[in-house]
Amino acid sequence: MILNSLNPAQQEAVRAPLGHQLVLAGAGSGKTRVLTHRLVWLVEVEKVSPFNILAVTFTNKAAHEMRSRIESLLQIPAKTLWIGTFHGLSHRLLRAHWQEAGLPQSFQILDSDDQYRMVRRVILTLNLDEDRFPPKEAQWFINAQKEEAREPHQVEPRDMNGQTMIKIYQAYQEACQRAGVIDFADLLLKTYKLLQSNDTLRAHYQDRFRCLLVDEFQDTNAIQYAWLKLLAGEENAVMIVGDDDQSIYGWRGARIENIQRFSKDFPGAKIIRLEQNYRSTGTILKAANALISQNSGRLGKNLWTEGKDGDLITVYAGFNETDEAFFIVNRIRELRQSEHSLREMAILYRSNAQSRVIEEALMQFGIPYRVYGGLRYFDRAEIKDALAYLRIIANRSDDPAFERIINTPTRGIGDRTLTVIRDHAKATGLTLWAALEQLLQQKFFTARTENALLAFVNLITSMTEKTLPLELHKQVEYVLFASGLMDHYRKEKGEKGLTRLENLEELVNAAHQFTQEGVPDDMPPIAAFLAYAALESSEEQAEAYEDCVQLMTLHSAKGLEFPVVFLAGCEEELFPHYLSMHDPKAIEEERRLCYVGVTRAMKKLYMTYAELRRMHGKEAYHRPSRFLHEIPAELIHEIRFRAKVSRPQPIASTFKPEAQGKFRIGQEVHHRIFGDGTVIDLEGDGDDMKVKVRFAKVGTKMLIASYLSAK
DNA sequence: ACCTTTGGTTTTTTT
DNA sequence: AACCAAAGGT
Repeated sequence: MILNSLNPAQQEAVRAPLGHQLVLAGAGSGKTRVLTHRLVWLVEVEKVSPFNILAVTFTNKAAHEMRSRIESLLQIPAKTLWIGTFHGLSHRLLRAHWQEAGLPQSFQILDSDDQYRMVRRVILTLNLDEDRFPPKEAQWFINAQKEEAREPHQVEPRDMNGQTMIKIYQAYQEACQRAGVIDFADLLLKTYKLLQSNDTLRAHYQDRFRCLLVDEFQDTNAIQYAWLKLLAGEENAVMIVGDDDQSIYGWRGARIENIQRFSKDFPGAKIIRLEQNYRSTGTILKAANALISQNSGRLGKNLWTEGKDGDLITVYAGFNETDEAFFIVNRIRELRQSEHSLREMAILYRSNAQSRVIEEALMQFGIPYRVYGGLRYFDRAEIKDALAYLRIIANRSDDPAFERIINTPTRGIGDRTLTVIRDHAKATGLTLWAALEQLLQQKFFTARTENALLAFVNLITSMTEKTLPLELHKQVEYVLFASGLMDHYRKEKGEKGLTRLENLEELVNAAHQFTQEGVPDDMPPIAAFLAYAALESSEEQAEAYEDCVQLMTLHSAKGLEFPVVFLAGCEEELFPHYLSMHDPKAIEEERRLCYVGVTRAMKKLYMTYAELRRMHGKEAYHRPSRFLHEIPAELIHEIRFRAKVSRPQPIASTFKPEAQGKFRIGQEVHHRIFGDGTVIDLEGDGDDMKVKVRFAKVGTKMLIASYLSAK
């Protein structure tokens, strides 16, 4: 095995004894190299069977990359290795032990969109006001509870609202159970509970996975940590790799503290720091180090390089966002002339909305570009429609799928009919499909409705029969036509309909490809394909041949590197984002995000900002980002083509006057018809003034002030 | 069933 | 501004 390609710290990590290891891997320090070499070391030197190794990552992309790198390093096929995401591995365990986990064999996975619909449905079924209990919040609540491994009965209610939230959570869980579906958080939670409560299984898997490796550990949340601890047991060796300075997913539950906790919970854990950077110039690293040193509570790390200092960091002060975009485009044109191809350059930004102006400028100069992110293939409406048919074929109980396709394409089953079915399902505790069948048997509907419903039932029944003997891609194809989805979208005019048709056709290809790459043989093909769609809807890869500038958010840039990086929109309110401005913890996360951005650059780094920017339809002046000031001035070369525009001192955030006329927010008021309520917002002033009031009885209304009286 | 209007938002993204 | 979802109208 070749170790001489590794530096001393990397070697130390790779050759570490079989115990707990915490590898703090700075940006560009060869983290993935260490991880893969460690795995190979375990197999070839420590003689651990690949069968006894579990490697966990966060994204499918990372899992695939690790697998392919290992395959090229290792002589034995890596097939026997368990490499995957937390969710993917959990899924595998649940499929293998569906009975023990109390799931139907054909259980399906709900994505967040499905989950939202399901939560909303539940709220309406409970006769709750969706304005008072917005589905989004309930969904957030449920996921947060699950991330803490709390089932409905384990949640401590804080207040009346909390009580209701728990009720929603409870009812949602029951609805999922009935429908035979589980959401993403459930994959982890159910696996955790299964291993926790089932001694035999836990012992089996603890015995099996002697070595555990976890990548991007700073992104783990509470349940993932608990999951890992359970599998590790007392005996097994755990190596985690992470970088507390690159933790940028706190907002979705990632616990940076897990890294610190690790040393306590896993006794004897040794810390190995990878600080030598092979990516960036000295200047860029100095800037990154200076920036991140402003954060508190770090584990501490200082990146260094043997390479040259390189160019200074260019900071450009644009007049407005268009000016900023043109500066970037001009630089790209120059760099393209001299030393860099387009694919070597990336434009990074804080929020997606920023891409538009930049795209327009790129287009004007005919520079090819590619925007990463956006709607993923399997998230598109037409694809989800098609998949919903497959889901119903595989599992009649799948209520979310039922709701989605009962009238898509339209077949004369309206809201009224659907409500009847829902009510009946609620009253009897049946699934929607079962409720429908029962109602049909009882001759409940008018002839016309009955025909429409019978047509639907027959369609699904015949689809199920007809697709049974077919190969997966033929099944998909059959469903697309038999369901009428193809015709439905063919009628949709304009380019949109055409794209949708193409997407649907592509689904047949995707299914075909899926079969050829080998369906896991312990699952029926449709179920396997659906799980793949929900869990591994990998974004389409950019064609490697295409030479274009890369546009993406800072978040999606994590893990990537580019010779030239433009970091656009370095202004207060935008970066750091105004929603993070009032929380020091959030500011630190923004700073880490900036750190991630800066350390993406190999040779040249440009940071740009606009003095005047149009945001949410309003023009606003912003100060340059604090992060720019945190980079030592001697590392920066500032360009400003325009004289500094004189401007008023910026006003911090959106200021709403306490009182306007006789009403203020929070005031108790009375209305002749609607009764008593509380003022929650004010708009306009004088005679035009409108007041938004939340009434005790009738909900929220916007009213002309003169119809209200103070209480 | 399809259209228009209104209102309410507006970070970041994976699974 | 621009987008989306829901409500209301035809």
